This record gives sequence, C-alpha cells and structure tokens, in this order.
Amino acid sequence: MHMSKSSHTSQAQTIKSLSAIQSEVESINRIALSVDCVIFGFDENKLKVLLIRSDLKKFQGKWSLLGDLVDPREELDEAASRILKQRTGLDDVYMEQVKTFGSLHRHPAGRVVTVVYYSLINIQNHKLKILDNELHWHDVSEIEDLAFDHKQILDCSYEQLQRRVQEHPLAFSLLPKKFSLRELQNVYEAILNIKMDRRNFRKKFFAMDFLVDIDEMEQDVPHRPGKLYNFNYNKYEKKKKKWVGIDF
Amino acid sequence: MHMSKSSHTSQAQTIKSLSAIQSEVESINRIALSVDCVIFGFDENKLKVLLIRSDLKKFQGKWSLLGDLVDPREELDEAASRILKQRTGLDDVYMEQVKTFGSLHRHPAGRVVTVVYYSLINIQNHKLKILDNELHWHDVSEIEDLAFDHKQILDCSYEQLQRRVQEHPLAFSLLPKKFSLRELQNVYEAILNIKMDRRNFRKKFFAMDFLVDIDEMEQDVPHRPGKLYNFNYNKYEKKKKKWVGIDF
DNA sequence: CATTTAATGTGTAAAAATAACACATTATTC
DNA sequence: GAATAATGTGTTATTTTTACACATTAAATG
Repeated sequence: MHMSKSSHTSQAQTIKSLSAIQSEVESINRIALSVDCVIFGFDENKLKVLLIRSDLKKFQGKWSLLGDLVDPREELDEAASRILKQRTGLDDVYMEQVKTFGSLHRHPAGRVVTVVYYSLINIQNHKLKILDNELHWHDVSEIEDLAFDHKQILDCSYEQLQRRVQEHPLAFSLLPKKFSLRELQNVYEAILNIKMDRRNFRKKFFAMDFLVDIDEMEQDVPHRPGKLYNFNYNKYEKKKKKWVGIDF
Repeated sequence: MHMSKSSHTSQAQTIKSLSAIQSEVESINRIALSVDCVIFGFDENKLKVLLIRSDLKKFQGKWSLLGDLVDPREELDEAASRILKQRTGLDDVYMEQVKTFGSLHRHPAGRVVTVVYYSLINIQNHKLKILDNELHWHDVSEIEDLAFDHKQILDCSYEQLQRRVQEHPLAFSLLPKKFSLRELQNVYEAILNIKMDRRNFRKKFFAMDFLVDIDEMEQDVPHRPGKLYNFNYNKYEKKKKKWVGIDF
C-alpha cells in the first residue's frame, strides 16, 4: 500500500519518515478482521460442509461457518489453520484463500471484515474427532440459509471449488489415501453436480500418470471390488496451457 | 464468522447476547486494513500497470501500487473505486478482487492487511488526466522490484488476469469502444505473452456473436485500415461448461 | 453350490474443436 | 505507379471429446 490519505490531493509529495507513516496507521481507525473457514468433506457420495450452530442470539437456530478473529500478531493462513485444528484436530490440510468479505453490516457487532478460506478434508479420518454437539456436516446442496452472510460466502467458495477442481488435482484431498476410481469419480460428480461417463473418466485419469496402482482391492463392498489407487503428488506437474483456451 | 475465541475449548456453548459479542470485538486488537489497486492498461501493444513513487523513505526510489487505508465506514469495493477515481479520474471501471495479503511484516509501519483489486482501464481515454509526476505507466514485463510486497501482489494479480481473460470477455475493457480485430488480438497476445494465429483468432471471435460490425474503418494507420467493432455486452452470456474440462 | 446381483473393466468409432497454413486485396507512402 | 505493410479469407489435418455395450468378477442369496 502506498499511504496517500493525507497527500493524495497535493501534487507535490514529500518523502515521509517511517514514524510519520506509523502515526498515520495509528491514528486511523482499525478494523476487526476475522477468518472464516469453509470446510468441505465428502461422505455418502455427497459434498458436505462443516457448520456450527450460531452462538449469536440474533441468529439463534441458524448454522454458520467456523471462524474467529485474527490476532494482530498472527498470519492469516495461520489463523485459518488454527481454526481448522481447533475444530477438527487436523493439521496439514489442503487450504486456499477464497475472497474477503467486508460489507459494512455483515456482522451485527460492527464492522468485521472476514478473509475466507476453504479447505478439503477426508471425513473418514476425522469422524471420531468431531464429537462437538454444536458441529455438524451438512449436505452442501441442501443448505438454504446461514447466519450472517455465510450463505453467500459458501456459494462463492463452492463456485471456486468447482472451478479449481477442474484445473488442479484437489479432489484427492477429499478421499482416503487409497481410493477406487469409482470413488474418485463420485467426488467429481458430487462437486460438479453432473454425471460422467465411466470409461471416459478412467481414460482421462490413466492418461495423466499420477495414479498409482497399489495392487489392492476394495474390501467389504457388496459387489465386485474395484482396484485401489494412490495419488502420487510427485508425478504431478502443472501442464502448460498450449496457447489460449478462449472459451467464454 | 462464528465468534468462538472465548468458548472454543468448552463443549457446552451458551447463546451470547449481541452486546457480549460487541465487547469481544471491541476488546480484541483491530488491524489496519488497506486496499491496493493493480491498475492495468494497454498501450504500445504492451500490458502496462500504473505505479506511483513510494513515499516511504525505506523504499525511496522504488515504485509501488496505488493504495490507501480503508475507512471503517467504507465498503471494500468503494475504497478500491475511490483510489481509482482519485488517481485516474475514472468511475465505472472493470474491477475484481484478487486476494488479501496479510504477512506480519509486509509493511514497515506495523500490521497492515491489504485487500488487492485489479482493474482494467483504457489508457487512451485517460492519458491527459494522469499528469501527476509521481505516477507512471510501466511495462508489466519489465518490472523487477517494487516497494513492500507489491511485486508478489502484482505477479499474483497478473496471473489471475491471465486466467480470467481466457474465460471471460475482459479484454475489451482495455480497448476503446471501437477497436479493430488486430488490436483485440494484440491485447490477448500481450496479456498471455504468446503469438496467435490471426485466422483462427478471428474465426473464434466471430463464432461468438458479440462483436458488432459498426461499419467504420481505422483512421490514420500507415497501411490498409481494418474494420472497427464494438463489443456488445448484452449479447454476452456465460456458456455453461458441458461437463468437466478436467485438464490439470 | 448354482444363481442372481451389482458393480468393475475395457475399445472403437463418430463428432467437434483446434491447429496449421498461403494468397489476393487494399490504402498509404515514397 | 511501384513498393510497402497491413487486412481479410477457407480448407485440411490433427487432436480432443463424446457416445456407446458387453464380458468379468466377487459377494449375497436361496
């Protein structure tokens, strides 16, 4: 940022000392900053999001995203990780900043600007840990209304997920380390809300060569078991787009 | 945001009154919030960005993005518009939020979290207005170093522009209302830093039918003049992607 | 143990999109 | 009026995407 509040109308600028800037920063009203996490999971062939019962009277009965105020001595990413860790017990989760929401009246307690992250976790691993009564996994497709502007935030995050999952191998983060191709396809179908052709899907993924056949089969399925695979992140390298997919 | 700072360790949550939350917001240290604008333009067949000489001693001689602190009573988008208006005299410019940067030590004056926007303007229209000596249009490709973390911010914004311009008709915002197809192609080539085949390019844009032939020709060009077109935003509607372009 | 069930696993051909490529035309400049 | 420097245009080859059907396998059932 170029601090110009006091000088942007005068053509002749002076070089400021750091302390001058500092007092400028001090003197301006600061703003409460929060981080909200849109935590996506995948279960029962559906895309889920982890919500908490709102603790605000105004939104009693409504669900909300998981968030917290950012400590001034804390990185934004760290704040997001902290919230995730507190709620799910998980470190080391795929996470991406989505957008910052700052409408004047989005929070009844006053101006609170919130930086939104989404993260993708494998529900299977963590089912046991989420005992908190106030937390619940909701079907993304069935959410109609949330506290604050959280429905809007969820919609925005979901759209970003839909875009990103088509360009990057994120879907694996929603699955256990070992997964069948059918499970992988289910993830895509759930996120993108479409049906895909099984043969074309398999062809596509085998063509990229980062699926590792681990020579194991599904267990305890009531039908012919499928092969299990790992995703090998090492083999993954972003392809350069040829020229331009102008494709509005 | 779900305010949980004081309660996230206790399983039993209580519904809080608004005033309880308010005091929570009050009591927490707030953070200085700024908006930075990455203002792109197009001139001399090159993608340009508008920079200002840093007014910080620490960064003397370096250039920086245009930004300002956000007033607590001001919307984020409005802050971005305000900065743009102050510097370029322009309202009503294409603008998009990019990302929020909040590294602890990104600003020497203390913690300043900044929400970044990029905008696309048509330089031709505004050349006259930018008289400010401290402002200059730089070739994006030639920028090596900026004040603060602004190089990183610029890189991130530029990458977002490259992605977005392939999926949405943004490029028109960098051109005058009347433009030739060659100019349009030049914009794409500059942004994406590639050469394209003229015939295929034209084919692609005529296939989408939002180019309006206004039956005028270029003037004052030292060669055969090309036809001029308008872009018709009304005719533009985002195509639904068929299924999924899984294309990592 | 034979049958049913519900999935997995596999290849080819048609259609669509993309990429490569050359020459006649036009206004300007000299 | 000759040279210049660009515009404007169509076809073919290649690649990518889509559509589509049947044999196989393990588990469950009676």
